Amino acid sequence: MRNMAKGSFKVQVLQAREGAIVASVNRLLAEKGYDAMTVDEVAADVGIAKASLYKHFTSKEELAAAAMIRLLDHALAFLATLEAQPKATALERLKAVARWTLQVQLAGEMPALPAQNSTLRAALAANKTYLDRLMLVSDKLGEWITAGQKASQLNRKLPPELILYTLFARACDPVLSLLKAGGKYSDEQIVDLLLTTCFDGLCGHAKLRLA
Amino acid sequence: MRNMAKGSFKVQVLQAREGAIVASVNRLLAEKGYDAMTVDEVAADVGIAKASLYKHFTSKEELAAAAMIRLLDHALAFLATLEAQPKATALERLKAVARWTLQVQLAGEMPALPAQNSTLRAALAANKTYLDRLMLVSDKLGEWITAGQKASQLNRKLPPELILYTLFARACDPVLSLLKAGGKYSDEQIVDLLLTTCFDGLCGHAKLRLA
DNA sequence: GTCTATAAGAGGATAGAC
DNA sequence: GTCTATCCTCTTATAGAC
Repeated sequence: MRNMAKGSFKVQVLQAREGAIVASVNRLLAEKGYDAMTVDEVAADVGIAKASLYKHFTSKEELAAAAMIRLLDHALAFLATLEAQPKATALERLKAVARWTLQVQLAGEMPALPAQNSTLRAALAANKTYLDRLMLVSDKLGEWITAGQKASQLNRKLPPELILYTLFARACDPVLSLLKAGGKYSDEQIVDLLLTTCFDGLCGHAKLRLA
Repeated sequence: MRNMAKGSFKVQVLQAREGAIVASVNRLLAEKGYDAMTVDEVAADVGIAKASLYKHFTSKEELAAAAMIRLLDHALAFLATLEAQPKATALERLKAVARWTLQVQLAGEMPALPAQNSTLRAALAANKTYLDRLMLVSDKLGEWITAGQKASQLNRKLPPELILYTLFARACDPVLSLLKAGGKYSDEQIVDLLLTTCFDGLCGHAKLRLA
């Protein structure tokens, strides 16, 4: 019956080190993207040898998967806080999720994975922990989406998957970085502008925060 | 006065070969993305030796830039056909542009460049031909955007750059490939759905083509 | 300008001592 | 499990003959 409960001190040290590794990976993925991130950089950033990294994670793909799991866990924690507010409507919750996603991106903490890398996609598709977290997030958002459509807060003619994908896509919206690079708007304004275009469209007569 | 007019037969052959190269690059960029595309593949696809490629284009970055210029030229040609229709409103033209962009993507002909590759960005920023074409497209779209806002066809509260960027972003919309992978909708339905979410938002009460 | 052959280097992954 | 040192593959780019 070894390592009962939370495990020995030694185990906790190891888990803390893994947490530091994943945090570094997350930051580097947000900064440079998956392809430009090298395992050497990760090791240097954490302050350990590359060979030691490979004792914790067996490949670069697994490092990326760990970062994604970390992100999804943070998302799940945020979804839980939203669900704890019984007065909020489905639409308000979905907008809050989109806002959170954009803020993570603005903070430089959104890991960027290439959509076309097939080996990476295969590794993620084979990672049960990742798939599990992804399904938890998708299911919760799916509930709110159908609720929002029933209440006519969301366009009832749109397939729910489309709405789900559109919300997920806010995590890699290139418009955010372009507006940010322009330097004309504050972070809060950028978030409001993108939320407006997402939920009300380019034609919509939404009032933003001004009017 | 050598090479007058369109040049000799020899020059035309060379230009045709360069066209074939750029077409291959465009297809490979659309299929695998910039990082996964190798110069060896391009050479094999065109059917010439890699060293010959480097006689036409001095680097992989220049290959990508040539593909982008080709794309922008196609876009400019399409914009010209739109401008030849005097009855069309600004909004109709912008929707037609967005539709064209999505159709290029669906046809597997949209080159995919990583937003974060700094050396590639530098090469593009130093390419005057590319910048010239990009500015021509941006200026024309900018005209229509401001016209659409004056006519209240577009939300007047949105900064014009935001609208421009949002239209550009349709060229790499991940929602399209997700819907396509789902297999539940025809290409035309996918285009209509994405146009609706883009211009009318997730909340909008647009009728799509059904109602 | 086209080819074959190769340089030059980056980067993922591992061997083996401790 | 951590380290140093190394392997090995892939990829960009070029040399030099024709």
